[in-house]
Amino acid sequence: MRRSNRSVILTSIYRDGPLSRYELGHQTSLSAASVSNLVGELLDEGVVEEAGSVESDGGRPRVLLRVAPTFGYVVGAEVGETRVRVELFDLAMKVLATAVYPIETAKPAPELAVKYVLQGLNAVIGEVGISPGQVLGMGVAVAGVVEGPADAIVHAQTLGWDAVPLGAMLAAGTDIPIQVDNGANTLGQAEMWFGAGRGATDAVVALVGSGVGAALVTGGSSYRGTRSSAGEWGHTTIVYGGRKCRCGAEGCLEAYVGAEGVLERFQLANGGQPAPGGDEEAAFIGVLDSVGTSEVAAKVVEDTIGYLGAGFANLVNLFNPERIVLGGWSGLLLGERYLPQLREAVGKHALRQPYAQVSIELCELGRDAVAMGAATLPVLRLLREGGATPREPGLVARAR
Amino acid sequence: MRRSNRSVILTSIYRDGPLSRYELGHQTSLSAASVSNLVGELLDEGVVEEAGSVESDGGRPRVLLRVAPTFGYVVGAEVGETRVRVELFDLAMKVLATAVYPIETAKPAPELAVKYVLQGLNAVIGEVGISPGQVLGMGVAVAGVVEGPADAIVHAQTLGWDAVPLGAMLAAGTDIPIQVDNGANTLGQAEMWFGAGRGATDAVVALVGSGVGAALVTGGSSYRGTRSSAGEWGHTTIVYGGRKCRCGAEGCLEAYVGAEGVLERFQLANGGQPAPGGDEEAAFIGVLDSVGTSEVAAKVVEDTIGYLGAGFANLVNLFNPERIVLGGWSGLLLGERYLPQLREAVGKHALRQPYAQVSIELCELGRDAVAMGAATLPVLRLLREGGATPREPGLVARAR
DNA sequence: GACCTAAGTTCACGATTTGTAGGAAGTCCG
DNA sequence: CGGACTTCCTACAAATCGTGAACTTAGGTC
Repeated sequence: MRRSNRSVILTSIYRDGPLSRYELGHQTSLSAASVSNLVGELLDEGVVEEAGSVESDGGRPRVLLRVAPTFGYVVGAEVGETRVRVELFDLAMKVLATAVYPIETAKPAPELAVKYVLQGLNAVIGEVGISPGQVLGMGVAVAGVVEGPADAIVHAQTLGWDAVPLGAMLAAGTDIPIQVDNGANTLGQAEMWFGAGRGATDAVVALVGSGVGAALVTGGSSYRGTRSSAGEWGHTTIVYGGRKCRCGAEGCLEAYVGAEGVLERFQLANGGQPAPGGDEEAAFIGVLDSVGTSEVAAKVVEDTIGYLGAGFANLVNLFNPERIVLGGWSGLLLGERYLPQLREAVGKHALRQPYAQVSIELCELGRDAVAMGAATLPVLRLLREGGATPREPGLVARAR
Repeated sequence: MRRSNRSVILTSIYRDGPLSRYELGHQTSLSAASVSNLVGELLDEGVVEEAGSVESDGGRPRVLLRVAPTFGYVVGAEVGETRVRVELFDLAMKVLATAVYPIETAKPAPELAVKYVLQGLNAVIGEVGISPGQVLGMGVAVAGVVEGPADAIVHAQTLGWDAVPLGAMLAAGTDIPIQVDNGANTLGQAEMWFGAGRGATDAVVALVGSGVGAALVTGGSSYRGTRSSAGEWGHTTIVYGGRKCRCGAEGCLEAYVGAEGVLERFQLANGGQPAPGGDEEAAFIGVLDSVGTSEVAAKVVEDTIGYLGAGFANLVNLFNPERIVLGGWSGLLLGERYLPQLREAVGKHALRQPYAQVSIELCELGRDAVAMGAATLPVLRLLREGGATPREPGLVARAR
């Protein structure tokens, strides 16, 4: 009731930049009196602060309001295959401190990841010198399926994790509230709030890297399905009976447009000769750069765009989104060079009607946005709850 | 505010069968006092009525409440390629009258469809002898993309309609409120409320007939996308570079599992010899029945199940639904015979995690449920508005 | 310095929800 | 047959919350 309206106002102030009370009234269709009331409360609590004023032809100037960037802090962590990255942000999402821990082993034990995340949490808080009580929460992004927000059971093929209760494990080591989510979803969230997805309510953020995934955004919030494993776009069949995918099935999109799949296809077309380059990324760039000189490379890249276009078209036809945002490291490399061709390929496979309504863009935030997206999880909760639920400044991270 | 609570209570009563005030309090998490208040209002207005009582061990018996079936009536219309079907229901969704008008021409003019729908509306109301003012509204299902609920611009390839403002055209001929929606969506709605989808909140109702489509249900209500053309599952690419589809693209699912596509594939595999049988349906049944004797038929059907399984798997991976319901005339014919094989085929293409969480079922309502689903549109509005918005008994259908 | 415009605030009112207590409708047991 | 008991439903007062109208504040203009 009242909380709901607080939430609406706070969200409006946060999402639509500095606003005056007057504009707030219009945006939220609440009466000026209510706005004044609730804003007064939020000001008293310190969540919101005044930020200059704007002349308004002739009359009293409007006082602008914004969410106080230092009202609280949020932490975002990314648990990837090769590293754990922890970042501290203020509420304006400015990075204040970063801690990175490389992971050398191929299939790291969950305990190691937990240790690094907690260590990083301690480190970034210590570096900036804020009190733990000021940290509203920590979001943790992990490359796998995350079941339910309760214990956050994680299934991650690439990490070798099966039913790891990551949320519970982390919560046991700190008093700071923990939220765990899929990395694709958090990156999607970051792009929707601060990147190429701004303003859209129905969108898909497609991530093409070594693997392929997507975050589905419906009605402004990300869609998770029954048990939060929605968005596995990479393992939709696009060539029935086609190439074997690492998921075990045949003809998955990932086997054709994921970087690994592209390099394998190149090697196959190149008479068994792999693409030169130290790591996967170098090799992928090598293929892209040799398009002008190598017919094999040209064909492989052209096909990749075709497959990707068909994959996008499937999203367009099924979801009728207003925007599709392409990200992921190899997706961006492709998109930077071939966006027009990609759009054309989508048009070839999509229905005219929904195709005319979708715009296809590139991610604007870098790869590190995964952690930032994770950090938006506690922010989202702050907005949803319409302000802070006070928390005793407790334990940052228990020694393990 | 109050209306919202009325809506919650009314919806609960409608969806969860006869309920006592006591149970309502629990379900809606409203106080007993509020429930009593609002139920009193609803009883006074006649939307809700008492329906017997149930002993409650020892104490005062609970009085059951239900939505009064004769509080109002709703009409559902189906505009198909070969017929216009109009049905009148009471609020318990019992059919009270039916009117069917065959369409002989291949691409009927929109005006003809409008004429039949209005004529049917008149006919069913006249047959039962109720006052037009008692009709809460008419839902119209049409085989095509319906844009926006305002004017309801219809794009229907199969009917040859391009940007037909069907909603506005119908509204001009009657004072009864009109709602237009896609036929796949309305059938999906019917199955979700009264058929195989009962109880599920995230589901997909897949329709396989001559063409192929799907209704996506997310969080209990059907998902429409930016401009209500979501759910075009039939035109997702499943065989990259494969068979030409009537939509113009290549390798669409519809070209493989739609009845038309199946028959074409049979003819191709049969050395150009088409399947015997007068119309499409007879021919399709013919193919199914000859599986035991004809190797060609066996292969075609087996492949069809495979393609359909992959198409289902795509839905499973992307949406993580809790249920998939297969309907449509040819889909049902296939499903009745090969549901276990289909489930197995889905398992081959889907990820283990989401596959384990989905159940695959057959539609329980017949093909005529399209009109019934359309009739749920006004019911849905009644529930959303928490009761009746009184309307002067006006014009049923103006002469044209 | 008076007047004008527009923004923000205060206050009383109406609408609603919610505890709480009491009434109603049965069963059970002597 | 009737009192005690259980359970469901409702009436009343108290508290909460949003809204409209009047009022105050802040700056510009002549």
